[in-house]
Amino acid sequence: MNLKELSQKLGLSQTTVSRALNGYPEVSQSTRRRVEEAARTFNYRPSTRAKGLATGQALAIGHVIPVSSKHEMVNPIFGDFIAGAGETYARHGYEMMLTIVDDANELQVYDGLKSRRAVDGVILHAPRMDDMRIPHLHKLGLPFAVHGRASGCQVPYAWLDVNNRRAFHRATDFLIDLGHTRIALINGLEDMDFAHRRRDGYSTSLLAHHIPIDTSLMRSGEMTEDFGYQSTRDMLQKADPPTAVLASSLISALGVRRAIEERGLVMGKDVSVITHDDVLSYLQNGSDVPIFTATRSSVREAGRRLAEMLLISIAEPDRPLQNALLEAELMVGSSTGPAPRKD
Amino acid sequence: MNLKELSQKLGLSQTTVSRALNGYPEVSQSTRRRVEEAARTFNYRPSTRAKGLATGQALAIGHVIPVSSKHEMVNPIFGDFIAGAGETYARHGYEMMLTIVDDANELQVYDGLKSRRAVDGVILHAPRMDDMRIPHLHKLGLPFAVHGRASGCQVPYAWLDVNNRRAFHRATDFLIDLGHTRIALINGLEDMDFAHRRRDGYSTSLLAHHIPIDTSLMRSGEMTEDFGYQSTRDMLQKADPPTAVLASSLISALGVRRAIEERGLVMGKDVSVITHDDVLSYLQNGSDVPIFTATRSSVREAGRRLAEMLLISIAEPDRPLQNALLEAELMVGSSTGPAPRKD
DNA sequence: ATTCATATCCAAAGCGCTTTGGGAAGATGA
DNA sequence: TCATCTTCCCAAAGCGCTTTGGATATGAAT
Repeated sequence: MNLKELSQKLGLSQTTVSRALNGYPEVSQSTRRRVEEAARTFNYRPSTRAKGLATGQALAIGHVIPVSSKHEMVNPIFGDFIAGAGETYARHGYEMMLTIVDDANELQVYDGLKSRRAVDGVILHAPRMDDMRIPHLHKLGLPFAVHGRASGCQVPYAWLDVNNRRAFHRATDFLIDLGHTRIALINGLEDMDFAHRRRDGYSTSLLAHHIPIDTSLMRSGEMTEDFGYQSTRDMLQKADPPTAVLASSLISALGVRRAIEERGLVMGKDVSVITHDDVLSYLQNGSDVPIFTATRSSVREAGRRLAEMLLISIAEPDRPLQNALLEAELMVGSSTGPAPRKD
Repeated sequence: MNLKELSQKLGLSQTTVSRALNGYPEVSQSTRRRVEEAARTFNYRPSTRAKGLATGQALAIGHVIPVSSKHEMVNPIFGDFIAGAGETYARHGYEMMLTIVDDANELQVYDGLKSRRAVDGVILHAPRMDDMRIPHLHKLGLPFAVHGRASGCQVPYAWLDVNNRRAFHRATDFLIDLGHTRIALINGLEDMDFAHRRRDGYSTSLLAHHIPIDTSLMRSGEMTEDFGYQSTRDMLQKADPPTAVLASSLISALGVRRAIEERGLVMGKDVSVITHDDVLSYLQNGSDVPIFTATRSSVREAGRRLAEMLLISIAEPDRPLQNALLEAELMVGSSTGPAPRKD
């Protein structure tokens, strides 16, 4: 069923039917109702492609998911972020177009999306420091919004980020207040912008409390369970092991816990753990009482809001670029406690 | 840059340029090269929408991701599956269109995709038993392929599935051979088809070895870490606790391990654990030696292959529907060992 | 020299929609 | 009663591509 057939069935012109369905005023109430009714019974929906061609819009937003060529790794927060963004798109009649790409040729993908006019804008995931993608998209003239930020990036851009620095600053403060001085940081990959900010928050807190920074207590890598486990195991074997661990993701925190317990230690007593928690749907931090003390910020909510921001900037291109800094809440669970006595 | 402009620049008709770029024979080698060259320098790529409108194809595949309305849960295997499917699409010049939807109104989404002519076909995720979506899509006439199967479904359909029944049958056999008789099953949600098949494999093995089936050793729910933990903790508190646990996902297996260790028991000695492992990129089962003994089947590979199958059935509609049954490999890790003596 | 394939190219129609620029009633006011 | 607005509708152009149905030239075959 297409517009032509529908309008013939109604004995109206395509113009009128189109206008009736799109809420234009040049149609009487009675015919509008008649058209809407017919559209429903014949299950008519305008072809997205034809509509897009006629209006010059794609009514679609692109998400380009980089898969690290080294590790073949898909970011686990991705599913929940997408779920949030998808809600927003559905509400506004947009489609979501996904591209999976080896991070080596991500830039070409953007060129392709632009030149094929496949999307009205894109969401940028997992920004690195000085991310080249941002100036590239800027130059391309394709509207975009970034989930996170890229330090050192000169051009302006719309973004939404968690206040990673403050979150990790507070978490470190919290551990120091509990008497910990040997605090390990198990971070994400070094070139990710968020990892850099988290480390910054951590170091700043240590320095403010005159605690020397020990680089042997800092690790960074892909945030897998095994990475958390290996890193913690190594550090616990040291002569002067950490009494607290700050982890960048719940998944690696699970590995941290494993290493602690394997050594016969008790988490929250012998070793305290704080993790960042993205509130992923399949990885809840305990059911009622949180297991891990955590800095918490929902990535799904981030998806909802960032998508909203992008749609606004597409609808009103002259509006100044928006950004949002979400504060993570510090939820105290049972994985933290006072630093053990040194005897 | 569009076709019209490009052909003017070349002093050729749109027809010729289009044909040159699409590999039709009615173009001389020399002009074809000239056209290709120009297309490259002017960065011309045909508009997907216009092309789709002209050819009647969408050049896009839909993935409808149901989000359980109760649990707001996004299936964690989804990211890796998509990554696999995306590779295939990229190779064939297709786009991937994602829709996130509350599982209550999933059927309408398919109607919408069809009537808006937004996709050429869809991939069906997470089939339930007697899944209504399959006859619905069949009636709609929208090509589709199912990741998994739906027992009791009458209409024919293309699918790719892991041999869940055999995998869990073998895993149970393996445990029984080690001397275990009290074997728990921590399964996925009851109405998921795969959960049913896994339970079937498990029960069949027990029965074949004349081991009575104890329903108090069987749990099913969303496969979270916490679910694995809670279930195992409960069962270990029983008078006659299990000496082995079969888990449906690596995530819940992590919870199983936590419950075991919390009780001061040793996994692989006091309690054996086997899990199914979807080989998710962010949840590797150990780095060199697998931690968990596992039935293993890559969900990313499944994505690649199922996408391939769908594209074929779209390209050749008359071909009989394909299906593929992947065998999971049983990888022995350190989480299994002989059943402890009863003294 | 004439005929007929063959190799190259082109004009124009059509895909399903939106939107511009009217046009024909009916309502309104003088 | 007549001119003037509104109100409501329509024909046709255009979005950027593919594809049909020729047209023209070239060379081989007669």
